[in-house]
Amino acid sequence: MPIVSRLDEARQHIRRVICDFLTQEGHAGLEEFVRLDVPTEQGHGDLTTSFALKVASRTKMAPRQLLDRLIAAWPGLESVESLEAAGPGFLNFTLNTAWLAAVVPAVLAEPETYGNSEFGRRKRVLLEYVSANPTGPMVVVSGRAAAVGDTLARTMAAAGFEVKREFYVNDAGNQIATFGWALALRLKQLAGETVEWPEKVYPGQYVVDLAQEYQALHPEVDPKTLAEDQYAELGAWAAERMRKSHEAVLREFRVTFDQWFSERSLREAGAPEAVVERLRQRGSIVERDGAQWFTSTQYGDDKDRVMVKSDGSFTYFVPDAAYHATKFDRGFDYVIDLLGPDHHGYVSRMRAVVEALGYPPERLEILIVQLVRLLRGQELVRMSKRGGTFVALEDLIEDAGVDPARFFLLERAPETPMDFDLNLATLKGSDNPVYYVQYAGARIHSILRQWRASGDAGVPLDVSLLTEPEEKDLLVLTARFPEVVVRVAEERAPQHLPKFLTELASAFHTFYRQHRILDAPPKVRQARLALIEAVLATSTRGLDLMGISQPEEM
RNA sequence: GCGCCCGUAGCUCAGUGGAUAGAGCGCCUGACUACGAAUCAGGAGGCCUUAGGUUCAAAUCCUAACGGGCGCACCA
Repeated sequence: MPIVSRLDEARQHIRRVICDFLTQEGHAGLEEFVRLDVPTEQGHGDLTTSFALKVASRTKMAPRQLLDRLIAAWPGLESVESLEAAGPGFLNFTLNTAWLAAVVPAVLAEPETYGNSEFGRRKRVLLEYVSANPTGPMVVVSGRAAAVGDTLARTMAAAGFEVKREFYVNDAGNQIATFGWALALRLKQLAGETVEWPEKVYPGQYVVDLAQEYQALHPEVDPKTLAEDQYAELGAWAAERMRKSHEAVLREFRVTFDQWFSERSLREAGAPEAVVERLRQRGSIVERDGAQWFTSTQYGDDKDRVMVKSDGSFTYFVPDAAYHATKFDRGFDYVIDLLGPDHHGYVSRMRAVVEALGYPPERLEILIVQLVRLLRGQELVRMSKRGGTFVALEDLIEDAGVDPARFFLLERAPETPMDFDLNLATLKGSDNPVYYVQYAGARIHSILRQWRASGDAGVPLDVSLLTEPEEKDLLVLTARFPEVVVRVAEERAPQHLPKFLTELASAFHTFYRQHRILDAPPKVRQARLALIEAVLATSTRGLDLMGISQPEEM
């Protein structure tokens, strides 16, 4: 793996020394046990390893004894100031602060791209997320998938992957006809007709708005004459209208896509027929009870799945299968789907069809983004598009603001179900940690502004003057950022970003309270200004990966 | 009944097989005549749901209970 950060560089120096030592001691082949971790606690150095404990059973040597030999033979490294055995067999390293401080000029050389790496080796990734049905407004739950998907896309791109983002639009099939039906009924109501409302037709108020819009655009259409054979066409109009509104709301939420992939376009191109035919040729289709079944149980699914119903129409699964076939045909190395928990029953059949079509199933990665449960006080707010009750993402953005909403949604691991109270206190109030992070940045902006206004020409930069413990904490964190980016990308775990940024902001606030910057002697001032500028660049970049702004004043 | 996710501080949640399990909020005590107090320093608060197992070492891995959520259609 290529070196991604200054901290990682130290890690690899140390690792090489330890591996060489083990080889000299006659214990070659234990490299996999030599891992350098960032300790969870203060007082355990800057990097720590427990390799001595892990290899004890193979080397037949007590961990502490092995470490004593290693320390005696330690060659000295520029990056390492000191090392110490501790506990039952840990080895803790304190890094050389001056060596670490080289991260500052490195960040300042390219502040906009700090954190980027070639970890992903330009592998091509297709991320599909949100893909909400265009039969109603975007709800809060989709906002979570949007925030997670967008942040993964940004972060994976920073980590050196070639990322494409797609939203799959279910703009065909029964639900669109049903949607058209709802629109027709609303049009009839607007025309003064009394209509009976069937249970399965979307009752939401937004359909009335659509009806009024439609009426204005098409005054020539007489609602009273609308009949069932026109529902599909009405539905298509309404679905495209909703899709555009999804696009607008998501753009406001700072979420964009490279492509809005239309199910209808797949159907028009005959892709569903083609995919069924391909499965048939591979012997994965059988006829039973007048329907055509995909024998997905051969590929680990719990039951076979109907592809072509006995009335000759496709199940919704067929276009989805065809869509996934296009993903692989387009040559992506990784195909990642973010799905809601209501689709988890769908994972094994999707995997099955990918395998049955002859694609490597391990390249399909399905992440389940869990629910956001909305509470009003103690009471659970039930959300149902069909039932007509929901909270729109639009309202959330308006009430809370994009920055607080995104930070909140990204703080939790995607697979953790989360609750939040609709009074939004924790979301938009000043206790939202997003302000803590942004405030640190605003403070730095303020200091830099004052320095620039002072007209001070400055002195040559010497970062070796950064020797205070609070300065070192900032250096270590700044040096670590690129591997945080890698970790988020690799584990598909966006929550590490807000966690890291909170830690960085905390370290800055502590430093700021403890030490003077502008009032320090010129050389120290110069070094500290460079340090905080690097911290600001790091924090701003981290927020940017989360789609969150860094205000210069607040 | 079967499957997936989750049970960690009062609340919302982090936690990479490692050391004394962390953060934010809330609660208590302190700190601005100094670059922004949306801040800082400190404190209280834990049987990591339970019971077994693997391991030198388990919140983490395995098994089984229990509790919560969500799925389980020739619906999408």
